[in-house]
Amino acid sequence: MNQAVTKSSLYEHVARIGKAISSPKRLELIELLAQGEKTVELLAEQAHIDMRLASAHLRALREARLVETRREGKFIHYRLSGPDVARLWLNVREVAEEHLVELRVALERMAAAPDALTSESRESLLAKARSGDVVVIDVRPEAEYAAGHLPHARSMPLAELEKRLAELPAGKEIVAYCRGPFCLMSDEAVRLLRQRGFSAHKISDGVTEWSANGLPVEN
Amino acid sequence: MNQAVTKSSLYEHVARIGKAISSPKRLELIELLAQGEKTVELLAEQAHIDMRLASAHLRALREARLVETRREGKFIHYRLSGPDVARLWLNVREVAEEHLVELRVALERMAAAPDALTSESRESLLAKARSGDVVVIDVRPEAEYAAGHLPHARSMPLAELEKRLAELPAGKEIVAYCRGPFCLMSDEAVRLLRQRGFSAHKISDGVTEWSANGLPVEN
DNA sequence: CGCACAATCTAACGATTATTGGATTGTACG
DNA sequence: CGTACAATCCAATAATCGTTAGATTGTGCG
Repeated sequence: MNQAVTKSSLYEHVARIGKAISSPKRLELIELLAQGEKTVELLAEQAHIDMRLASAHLRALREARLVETRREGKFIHYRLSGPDVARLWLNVREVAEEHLVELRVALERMAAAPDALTSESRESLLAKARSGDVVVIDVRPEAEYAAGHLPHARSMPLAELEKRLAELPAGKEIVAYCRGPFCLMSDEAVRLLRQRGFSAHKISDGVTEWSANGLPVEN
Repeated sequence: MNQAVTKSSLYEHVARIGKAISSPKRLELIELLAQGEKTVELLAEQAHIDMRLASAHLRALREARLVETRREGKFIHYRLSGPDVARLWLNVREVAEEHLVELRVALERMAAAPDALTSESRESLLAKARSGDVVVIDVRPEAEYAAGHLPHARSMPLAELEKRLAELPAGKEIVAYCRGPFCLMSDEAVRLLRQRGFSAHKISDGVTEWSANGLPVEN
């Protein structure tokens, strides 16, 4: 019996990770943290939840060792405890997309169909971005761009996009990206750009997806 | 607000997968199913739980679309709904091993230190197995061997090992494997073999780990 | 048909979890 | 020192989950 008890304790430890990612809010927090270190306040705002609730969920994530903290004056900055945590989030999301029809349906209803990104098309996008053939814009908040972004991308936060349209070349194809397939900021950006006569489309990749597919990230 | 509601539904769907893997028993069932299709009865026995409890957990897994069923007479055979499910289990376990010290400690106390398997040592083990330089034995139940096993491995279930010692060459190095790092059957086998004068050691890889590292599997 | 048996379903409980509101801690700053 | 504010802590509630036991379904077989 002693062996059975300790053996099951192995699974119990792994289940701690499972429990941590069993809540939609915590998954959203993980995705936000995959964009870079953030304070509790900012996380609460971006996830549209109360700061105390955010704190409680972050506590759960910290107890599962998925996140770490750093104090800076009055603020406590949270970050993922490693790149493997972001890849786990990706992995769970991919399994969900593969097996849960409801998720695929919900995604189709909410977001415009993005450019499918195979590894070759990622490479070719990278080449076109390098040569200036297309303009890649990162529509996330500037802090997230600073924490890491696609090569040759320029920061153009959704909130400022309308005011800064003049900075974009009129003739060229514009490619927008944000936090990933669940993030609607790139959709919003493309909608606005097309309205103003630009030729624009989005890709579903965020920095995490891009990097998990072996492509380089700048910062 | 409508958008916020539907957006959070995306995370809710992913969280269904998280919930499914948030229970130690369900993780154990997934690992067992990663060895091949099994009936509820067999799963209950191998996980040391009541059949009704196993059925309840399998229901949860089925509702998360992680497993599928097939009826054959009185028996219902469960199987993982794809190889990505086994890789998810691996991924979660790896994250847990990386970040939870308690898990590493528990593992060290229960299991003998296995041969560390880098990709090169996997390749070299494969070569030595092919040339007959070592004898690789699969100590899992025979049905699991039949569902898929390491190349050039021979089936030698732990339960029969003692009776069948004569089949093993006395001089050669014997390498034992079972279901993976959480499985203690290979430890047991190595202990017995050494007691009887064989030169034996184990590897931590099971078929899932082997295959996830890009190496071929036979059946 | 009726028995045997794999598997599921239903009901119930105790334990855990998500969420909320209020109180508290810790740091910066005047 | 005392105020401001980020963040956590501390109950308390409702909801969900794990587990057990008993009843039921579905299939094969004599």
